[in-house]
Amino acid sequence: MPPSRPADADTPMLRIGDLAKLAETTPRTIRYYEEVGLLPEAAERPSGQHRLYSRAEVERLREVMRLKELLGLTLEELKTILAAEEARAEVRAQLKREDVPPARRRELLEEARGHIDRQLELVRHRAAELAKLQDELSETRKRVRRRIRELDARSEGAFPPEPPLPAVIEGGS
Amino acid sequence: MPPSRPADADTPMLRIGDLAKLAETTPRTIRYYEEVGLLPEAAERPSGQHRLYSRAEVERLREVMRLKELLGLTLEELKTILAAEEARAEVRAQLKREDVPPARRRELLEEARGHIDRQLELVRHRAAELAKLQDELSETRKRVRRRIRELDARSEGAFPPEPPLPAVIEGGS
DNA sequence: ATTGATCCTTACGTTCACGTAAGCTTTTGG
DNA sequence: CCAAAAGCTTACGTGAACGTAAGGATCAAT
Repeated sequence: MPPSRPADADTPMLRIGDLAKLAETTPRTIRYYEEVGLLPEAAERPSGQHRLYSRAEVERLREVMRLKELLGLTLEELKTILAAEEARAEVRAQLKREDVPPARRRELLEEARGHIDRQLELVRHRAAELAKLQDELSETRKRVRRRIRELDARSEGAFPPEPPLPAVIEGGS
Repeated sequence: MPPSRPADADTPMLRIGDLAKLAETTPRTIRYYEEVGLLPEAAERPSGQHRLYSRAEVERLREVMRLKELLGLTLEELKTILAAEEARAEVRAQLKREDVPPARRRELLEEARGHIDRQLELVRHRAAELAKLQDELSETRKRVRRRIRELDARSEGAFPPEPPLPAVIEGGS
């Protein structure tokens, strides 16, 4: 049976071990992330009680780990990025309500755009560098393959494209 | 004046501090890399004597750090990659000599190709993931910008694209 | 020969990002 | 209701990648 109910919805809540497995990490890591402020302290929990998470937290956590991996950020750096994402979520929430004056509305959107732009810049930069590296490697690869083909051409189908056995072939020289 | 000469060429050799600055790192890091086997022990140095490096070492070191950063590798992982690059350098050296039989020649080239392919795979994978992330961000950015434009359109040129002042505009409601 | 500046080795210290263990409480399946 | 499983807190341990300090040796220029 599901551990508990969110008191209002009907999606079965997850315990820290479940969340860990679904996000491919460990409970310790989750607690640690909470400790350093990367994850919000699971709502309304009288210290000592078990943490409960919603399904959405799985995605959130995976996203956090993805950013960490891909961008090689420290948890501290991640925190600032996530703070920005939090802010964007705030904005989305605010914007859903109808009673926001258009001026304020615009302000919020501009802010969100700022956050995204900064993050995008970071990602673009990194992506570009990686692309460069990839190109360089591809170039080298091409050159090597060309040399292999040239070699094969000179010795007229003496050996197949398989990894050559130590067999000796009556060749040039 | 240059610290010393390589005994045969005339490019002024670098001391560890110079190398560090040129590669934007610290002497400690260089010594550490040497210690763990990432960098070769600077040639023929009676322990106690100063390390001397050639200009080429600058590029090599920068490349090492670039790989570390971009791929987020541990020094241990880097070591295997660098070992492969070493091997490729070996191959290049061997291939320069004329007296290598074509069979052996081909073997060497295939080996090099293998190394490159493995590295390329790694880089490609990473690059793809980053590209995905970038796309997602770009999408979000588009959506936000669209919402801003829509907002601007509705309130007929009431405010410019500058960050809006807290001035109130006679708007909807 | 002397003197700063830089370098050497050795060794202990540090930060990050968790792992691991202990002792206890909460939760859950039966 | 009760035991086993999972979780909680607290705290100490760990590996990677260096930083920093001590005490002495080297090096380039004077």
